[in-house]
Amino acid sequence: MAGAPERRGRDGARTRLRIEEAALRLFAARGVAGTSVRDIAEAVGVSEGALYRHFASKEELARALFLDRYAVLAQSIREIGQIHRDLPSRLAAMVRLGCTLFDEEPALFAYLLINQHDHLSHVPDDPACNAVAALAELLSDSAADLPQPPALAAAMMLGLLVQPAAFALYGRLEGPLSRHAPVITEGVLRLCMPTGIAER
Amino acid sequence: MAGAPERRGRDGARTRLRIEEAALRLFAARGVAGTSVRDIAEAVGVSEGALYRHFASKEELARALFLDRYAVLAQSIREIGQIHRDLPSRLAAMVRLGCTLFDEEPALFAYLLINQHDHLSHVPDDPACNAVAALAELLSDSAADLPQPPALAAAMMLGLLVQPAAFALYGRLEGPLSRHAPVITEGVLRLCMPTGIAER
DNA sequence: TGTACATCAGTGAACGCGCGTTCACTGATGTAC
DNA sequence: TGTACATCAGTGAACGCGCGTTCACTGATGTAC
Repeated sequence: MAGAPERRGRDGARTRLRIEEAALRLFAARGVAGTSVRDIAEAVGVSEGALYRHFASKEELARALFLDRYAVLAQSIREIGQIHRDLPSRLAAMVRLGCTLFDEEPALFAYLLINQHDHLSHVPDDPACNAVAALAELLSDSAADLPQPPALAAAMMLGLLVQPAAFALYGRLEGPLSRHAPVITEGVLRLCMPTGIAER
Repeated sequence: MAGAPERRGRDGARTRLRIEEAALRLFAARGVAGTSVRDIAEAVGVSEGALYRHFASKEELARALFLDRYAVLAQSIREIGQIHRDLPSRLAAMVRLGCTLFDEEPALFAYLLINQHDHLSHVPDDPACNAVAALAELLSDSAADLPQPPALAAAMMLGLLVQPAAFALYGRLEGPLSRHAPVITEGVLRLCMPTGIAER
């Protein structure tokens, strides 16, 4: 029985993580409005007052959760830009990233997807913490080669990925999203082809 | 001064419409949770109790609003299927429909977009009242010719349209969405091309 | 046409419940000397 | 090492406010005879 003794609930950083986990799970399952502070406290196994040692308010908790996770996602996208230099590899990696996130962290993906509209206006337009800005950055090297204006290209490519995810969330699309990654990737690549192709 | 005298607030059907309009506008602007029954009643110029003559609850109001408008949208999509027979014309019309809706009824579009996750599970999978089912129906004639599985194709095409709309909503994309309709349409058509093109 | 009644749309005040939040307090841990 | 103090994480009970909802009531409109 080596190691530190169990410091029953006195480890603040750890408690904060447990609050975030429980909140994310509950928010994703029932929505923010449908989840009370009592629900979260109960899920964590802590009093309601304890939550306020870590977050100023329920809203701040929901926002911090979104901003933190969104920034992590943005970082993952930036890493793609460092690993892959050509646009097709970058986009394929981007699609894989999205699909994997959906499959492996469904609550997180659902939370980001569903609550984006409550928080996006509070996300700085900075690739370091904004996934959409990071995607734009990923495309920027090749912007001159894309047949669409950059912002529109980013939107369309993101839509190609996010909407299938939404379909999967509602059972309109079966199985793990990764199963569809190759087809989605091909769709994204089709958007990148030079103009004139569609007219043939 | 001909015509019926002003029946000050005694026309139930008309009041119901005014409630729906005000609720849609407020829900779109501040969210459902951010809009109280008092807010709606005040905007309509009616007492709170009066709302309950027309809707059983605030939640029923929000749901009826979504289901009704979503069904109207589904009908518009079905009309496209009756007017246009070939897939490219249908898809181009679909994109125009979406862009026009966004530009001309921004509150409605925003409400449907933002609150879809609260209501989609209550929409029957019927093209008569479900816009996504109607889109699937629109593609079904040509499903054999599409390079993607039908549900995935529908998701991707919808994403190509909806995500630019979301970008426009957040100011990431300028001007009326209709301005981008041609590029979006071209993107949708690229998805329809036979396989092998992207590999060239 | 007049009368009696039913129904309908709306009022406005009140209710009460669930919710986010607060707060005095406890006990453990960290730190200075 | 022991002592005194500060800080930190957590308790649990209470608060009070805003909210959705209810309800007795009013007066207008529709209907039967």
